[in-house]
Amino acid sequence: MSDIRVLVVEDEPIAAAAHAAYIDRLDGFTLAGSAPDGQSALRLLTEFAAAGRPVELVLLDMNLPDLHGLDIARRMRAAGLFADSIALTAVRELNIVRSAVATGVVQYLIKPFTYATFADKLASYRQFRQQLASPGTGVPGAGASQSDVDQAFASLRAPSELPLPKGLAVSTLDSVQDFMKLQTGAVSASEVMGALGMSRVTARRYLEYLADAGTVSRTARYGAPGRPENEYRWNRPPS
Amino acid sequence: MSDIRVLVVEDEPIAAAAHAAYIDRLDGFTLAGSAPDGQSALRLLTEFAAAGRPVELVLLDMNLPDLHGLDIARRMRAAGLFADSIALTAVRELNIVRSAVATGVVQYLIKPFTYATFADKLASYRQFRQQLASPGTGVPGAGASQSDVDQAFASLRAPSELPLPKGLAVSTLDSVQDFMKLQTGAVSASEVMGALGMSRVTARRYLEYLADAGTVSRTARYGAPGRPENEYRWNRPPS
DNA sequence: CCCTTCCATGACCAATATGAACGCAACAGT
DNA sequence: ACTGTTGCGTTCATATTGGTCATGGAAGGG
Repeated sequence: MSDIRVLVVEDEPIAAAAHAAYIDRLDGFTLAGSAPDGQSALRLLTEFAAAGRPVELVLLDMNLPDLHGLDIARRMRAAGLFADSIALTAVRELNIVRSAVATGVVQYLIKPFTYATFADKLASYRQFRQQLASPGTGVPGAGASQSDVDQAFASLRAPSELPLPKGLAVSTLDSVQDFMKLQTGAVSASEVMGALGMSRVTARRYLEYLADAGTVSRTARYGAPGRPENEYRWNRPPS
Repeated sequence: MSDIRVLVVEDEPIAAAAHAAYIDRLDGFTLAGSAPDGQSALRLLTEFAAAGRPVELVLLDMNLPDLHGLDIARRMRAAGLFADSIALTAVRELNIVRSAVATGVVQYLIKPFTYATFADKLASYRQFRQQLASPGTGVPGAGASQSDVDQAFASLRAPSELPLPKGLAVSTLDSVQDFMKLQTGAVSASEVMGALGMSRVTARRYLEYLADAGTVSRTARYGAPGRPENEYRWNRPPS
């Protein structure tokens, strides 16, 4: 099977380049193009389709200068473009998730995400495609059975089981991330300890992991007696 | 949460009546209307939306006298109608499945299907909605985390019906479910072990299955030395 | 009556938050 | 400038649970 042709729609040049580089590193995917706003995205999609080499998957940022990501998805459908989309967004509102699903978004990635998360979601999608390409145990020539379809859907929405470094637990990491997202300013490890009811060592270990992953930034806090305290700040994605 | 308003689109009168009867029998769903072809389906959807009581879910037959189901879905998007759809079809072609997913079909039912299959798919969808309505384990007010979204997508996945995973028995699962429903707060695997007189391994296995299925939520309990203990909480449907 | 299949169990190893102890860097006096 | 104080960073052993594997017993089919 040939590679899945992907279009990156992202207004931040740095993020767009990063996503494009990610795509290149993944087996089974080919970068078809890149668009900084909704209008050019739709134009590119139409051109590729007209050229007989349609884009099959769109990495769709929700916050764009001219159109909302949902609008782009809607116009794609209206124009008869049947590309799947994966939403990349900082918007955490769940009602948007639902609308996105209704317009054919197959995956939903909340920024900032690690490369591992990104690769995992794309791998799920590729597996979904493979399931549809070669139905498994059914009678030959009978088409797809209900269980074939179920299995394909299952691989599409399978929860990610990403390997985390030794000593870290997924649920704890979620707690820390949720707390950090709430904070507008910077917080210290001790404050996380107090707020989440965990020990200082644990809080600091997870904050340190998030800092290494680039999810939070780390600075030193001076002015008080004692060793300078590290403070951590959630990296709010642009716009 | 009020019931989910459902529109049945089906040209066969007998099948349409059967589906409508199914909907009535299910908790959490209300029949909003029924349409025998694509044009009237779109008209009904528009009317309901204009009346401020939009249809939230469409049971969409693919083979209709005037329009194909995919066309209906496409026109719905073009008209700005954000109802989810479940495809009901005898068409077994997998490429149609993919196009259906791209246009926002959340489930795909191949005719003929049993009432159990039908109920299972709708229950999955209801759970998906519920997950989005009340993000579970995070800090209150934190919005959705990636894992919240993942879990919601996972509920949309198929497999609660046929393949109860190897090693699980229905009777034991019922016992655990009954016990969990009675608990107001969170319980640990050890507490379930003591209360039901089963081994810790067994209790944990069933709780874990319920957590994966989204029926119970799982959080970690901090504060004491030792590995953190998982506690499980029954997800009460917000009636 | 025997054989197969399936599930609960107990025992083992692995995993992970905690508390204490130690070290380090900046502030504040002398 | 030097030294003491202070508070956090860092490391390590410990406690306690999670996860897995092979075993035993019960239920069902031949």
